[in-house]
Amino acid sequence: MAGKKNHTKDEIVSLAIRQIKETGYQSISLRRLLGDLHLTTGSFYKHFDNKNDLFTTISITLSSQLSQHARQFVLDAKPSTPLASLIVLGEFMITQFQEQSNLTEFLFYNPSVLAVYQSDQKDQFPLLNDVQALIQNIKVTYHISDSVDNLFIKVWSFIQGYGILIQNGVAKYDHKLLTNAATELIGVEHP
Amino acid sequence: MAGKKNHTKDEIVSLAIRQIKETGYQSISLRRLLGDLHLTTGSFYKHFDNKNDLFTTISITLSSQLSQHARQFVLDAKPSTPLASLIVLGEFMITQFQEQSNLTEFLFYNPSVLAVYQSDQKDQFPLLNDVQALIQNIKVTYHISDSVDNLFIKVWSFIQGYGILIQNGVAKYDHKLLTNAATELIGVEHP
DNA sequence: TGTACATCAGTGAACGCGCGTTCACTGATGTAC
DNA sequence: TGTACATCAGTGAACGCGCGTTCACTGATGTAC
Repeated sequence: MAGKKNHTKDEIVSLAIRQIKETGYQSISLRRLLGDLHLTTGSFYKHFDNKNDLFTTISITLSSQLSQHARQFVLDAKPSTPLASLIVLGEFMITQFQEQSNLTEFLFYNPSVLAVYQSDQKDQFPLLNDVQALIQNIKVTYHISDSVDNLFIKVWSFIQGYGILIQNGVAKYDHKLLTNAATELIGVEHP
Repeated sequence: MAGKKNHTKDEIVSLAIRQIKETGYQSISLRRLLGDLHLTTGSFYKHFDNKNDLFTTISITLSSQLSQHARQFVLDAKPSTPLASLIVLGEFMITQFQEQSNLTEFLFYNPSVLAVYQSDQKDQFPLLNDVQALIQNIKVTYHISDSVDNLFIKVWSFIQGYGILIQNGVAKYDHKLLTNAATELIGVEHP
């Protein structure tokens, strides 16, 4: 019955995620969160050390969900080349920034998560590993001389920055622009 | 004596900027801010409508300062081509993200400022206009077919994203990488 | 089968704190006559 | 020159609120004998 044992803990996590999605992580209040589950704040501390512990737990859950969605999205698009895969993945990320701005903000910028980022638990962020692997694949396929690290930084910088511009209403999503930018940064003509 | 009339207001603004620089805008407290100036919170409301009004005022001051610094930085570098100017400007921005992360975070992401961004007061952000003008110059000089808007979005996305990766400790500043990316996104070989 | 005990999620009240904002009032300064 | 008045930055106390965290206690459940 390991599934039932942490029933409450799971409920706290999933409601917190729903509330972050709706109003942003800055506005999460333990009182309101627990109250909505008809629990008192005291019981929260039977499941988590503190609020930061909850946020760390959530970030691990979210990053796993995100990478699963990303993989599925790429599979569904049936891209025919590694570069096409990368572009589809970029499209997915931009869509996330646009439609789940509170979740992506939490996942990429909240302090509890940034600590995980910089620690040795980088494998908690499988999406980044996927992108790295994809870029390695591209490098080999097209005989790119740039290092994987440099390619990754260039591509990821653009995607993240573009996502932010869209999120802030400065730019609109333009598939051609994304394709051009990715192709240019990688240094291959799009087949 | 228009200069002396708003002495206190100016002091509030400049101390607030200093405190944002040190601890981030999220931690600005009117009580502490006014207390540090040996004033009571009541007097604050003789100069500002509310906290949001202060933040908007600060953002206008900061964006004007930032664009002045940027212009000076580009002038000092004595770039010989429009593309070189853009790269120097990019370098300046990355440096800002790195060394003034609290200020850039405030200026690019705090809600009070985002309202200004999206309003018709875009000229409050002279830096963005400078970049637009520079890109227009590049487009004409090198006969680029891409639109100014698209070039701007590609370049600015990359710069902002790269700045964030550096800020988060995911990447280190690499001048060559910046130059390569800018050149590739614009679509010109660096002379 | 029945009893004593341990476990532990959940309670509910309190602690101590900080927040933005309001408001009647003070007192120095400048203006009008 | 002297007096009455208006202006207005600054005071200080209060309002009403929400926050994360702690802790002695409850009571249902499972376990051991």
